[in-house]
Amino acid sequence: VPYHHGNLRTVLLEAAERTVRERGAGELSLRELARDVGVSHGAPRRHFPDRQALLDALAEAGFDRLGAELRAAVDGAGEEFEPRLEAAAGAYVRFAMDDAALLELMFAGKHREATLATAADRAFSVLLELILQGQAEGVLEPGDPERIGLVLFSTIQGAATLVGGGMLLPEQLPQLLSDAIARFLRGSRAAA
Amino acid sequence: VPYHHGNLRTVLLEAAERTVRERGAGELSLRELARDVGVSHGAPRRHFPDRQALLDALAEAGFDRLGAELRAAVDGAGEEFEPRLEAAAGAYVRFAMDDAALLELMFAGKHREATLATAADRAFSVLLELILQGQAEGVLEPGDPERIGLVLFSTIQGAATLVGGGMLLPEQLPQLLSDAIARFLRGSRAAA
DNA sequence: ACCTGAACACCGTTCAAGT
DNA sequence: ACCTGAACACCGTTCAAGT
Repeated sequence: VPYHHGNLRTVLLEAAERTVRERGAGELSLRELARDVGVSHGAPRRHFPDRQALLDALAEAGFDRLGAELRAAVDGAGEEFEPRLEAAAGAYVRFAMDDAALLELMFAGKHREATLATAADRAFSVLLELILQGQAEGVLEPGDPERIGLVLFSTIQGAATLVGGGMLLPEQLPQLLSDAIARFLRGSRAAA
Repeated sequence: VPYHHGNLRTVLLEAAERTVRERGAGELSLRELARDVGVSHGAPRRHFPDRQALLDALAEAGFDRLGAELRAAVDGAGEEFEPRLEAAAGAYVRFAMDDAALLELMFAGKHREATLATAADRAFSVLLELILQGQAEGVLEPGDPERIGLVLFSTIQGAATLVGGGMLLPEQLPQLLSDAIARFLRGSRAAA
């Protein structure tokens, strides 16, 4: 019996993430998941008390992965502020395109776990550090970095939503993003 | 027999919109809807071939209403560009807070009807006209108005998503919005 | 044209029972 | 501690039959 090792939780999450990517969160069925993984339909209950708990765990794992990809992109883009900012935006958009349904789930208004908000904060801490760097270099105006970063972050998230909803073609995304970043920097310089 | 008047479709949509507002699109059940409305569970099928068709119709009605509210807000804000822009943003945010689940549904990545995209275009035509006014008055830089408006619109939509997902408190929304608009205008003046 | 009601296959959730 | 399998109430969808 292969799942008496305490890894059923992990196996379920992996299978669930695949289903969400391929068919969306609405199509995710606990019973089908249990079948795919080769376990009885009651087994997932030990690890996820109900369907929403599994979705919450998926969203949390999504934030962890998104945070890691953002950090990797920023770290790989050298020392200068602007290339790092562009790399972060690019990584975000890449995530949004590869995992549109997961991103939708991450920002869905149905969560209960407070741990999710902290997972999101952890993921976006990279962006906050980036704003701090921009302020230290005088490229961004002084003030609450969270407040300043929120404007740009909202734009990026909105762009992702528009593409996810089919209101914007994926091909239009790079232009929108560079427009948004250019405008963000322009507006900052005008105020600094 | 009250529903032989051809209005079952309308009655279903109204009841469905109430359910979505109160409990979210995921909780919407065709059978429960039919019960509430006093009709057999097979009856909705005449008007909506399946559940997704009902959701699509709800989203389309949502765009129509959003468009009307945007237009009313802009029309009621006088002749000047900036107050009109602020009124539009305010109306959008009001819609996002009153009908968070509906907005989520409207931008969900699960639609099939091409008519939905045109309904969205219709709703956002108000914003496009607003950009044209800003360009005519020299407050916004020249260029493709759709491209220019997209940046601001993405920001507003992103802010709505963040609030809907619980990542941003509703109280923080007005400040974020005025920041976004101020920055948008600042960036435009710098380029004009 | 529009609605009813039985039928089918599928769910999420609960819970006693097994190992 | 972890999983099984029966049970319950609920779905969406289909379709012959009624008016």
